[in-house]
Amino acid sequence: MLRFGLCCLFKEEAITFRTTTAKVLLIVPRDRQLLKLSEICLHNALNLKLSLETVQRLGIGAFRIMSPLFPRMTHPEIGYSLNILPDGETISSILEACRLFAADQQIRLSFHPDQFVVLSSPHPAVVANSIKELQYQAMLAKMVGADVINIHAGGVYGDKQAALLRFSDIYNCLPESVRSRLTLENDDVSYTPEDLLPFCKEHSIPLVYDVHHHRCNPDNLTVEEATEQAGATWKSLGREQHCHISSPKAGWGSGSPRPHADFIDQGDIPECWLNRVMTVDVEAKAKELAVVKLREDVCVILGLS
DNA sequence: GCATGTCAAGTTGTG
DNA sequence: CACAACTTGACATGC
Repeated sequence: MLRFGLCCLFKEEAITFRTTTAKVLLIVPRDRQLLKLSEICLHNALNLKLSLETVQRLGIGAFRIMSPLFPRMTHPEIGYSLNILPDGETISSILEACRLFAADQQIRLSFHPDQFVVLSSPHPAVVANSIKELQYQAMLAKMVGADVINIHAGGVYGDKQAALLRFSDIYNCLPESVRSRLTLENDDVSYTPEDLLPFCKEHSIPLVYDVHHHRCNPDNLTVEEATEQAGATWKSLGREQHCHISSPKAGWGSGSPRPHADFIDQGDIPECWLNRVMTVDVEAKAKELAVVKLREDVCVILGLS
């Protein structure tokens, strides 16, 4: 059975996540920084719990947790750990409650570090920051029980194979908490499923197949072939496949198809997905409304409503 | 109060 | 060569 996932935020539900900036924190003393960060982390932990309860109520089966749940945690000057925050213990206990709730309700949790995490970069400082960020997300993933930390292969720098070789050197040195969760996703400008599949097989890294990116940045594989072959990278590890879907805001005609629409167009749902067991993250601006609608649409298509 | 510009970080493609 | 697109809002600032 398909399960659909919500990405990070809600449109109509009264759930918010707070953040702050290094610039503002740096003008106050350390104890004031930690106080403010503690309030924000506590707020975000409580709202993560509320998010999980809400997706459960809406029949949504997966949730992507926003990267800055604990804002600026790995910043070189602001960085902190939970145990030095005034409310650190409370925050930890709320994350533990999230883990138990998600496990009990079978809500699959994932992370998607943003574009600054680049393991294929030729710049050592970029890679070092990326590893720090991945360790932070692995810590969160462990606390809440998330099994996926999904990233892109990064830049090409004129030579994809050389870039992937740099990636694998770094990958082999990552801590187990990161390696056991790390997945690769085809992107919409550089790396296609065909580029990544041999690499994923060789290193036993699951491939998150983004069908919208594949349509924006196609290769010789059909959607059916890419779905099946990406699925094999999960199956060989005994894990449930994870995919992404979105629809182009401007349609498939003139103009860039890359920006995401509010909802998923029924015509964009691959038919071969309908009877698979897998998680599909819905990348749509209308957030939970789009996930609920897609789920209803698929139920109608399958005659289950 | 409300509108607006800013925010740690990378890479690519466009204007 | 500079800047927007990825994705995206929340928040600080200034009127």
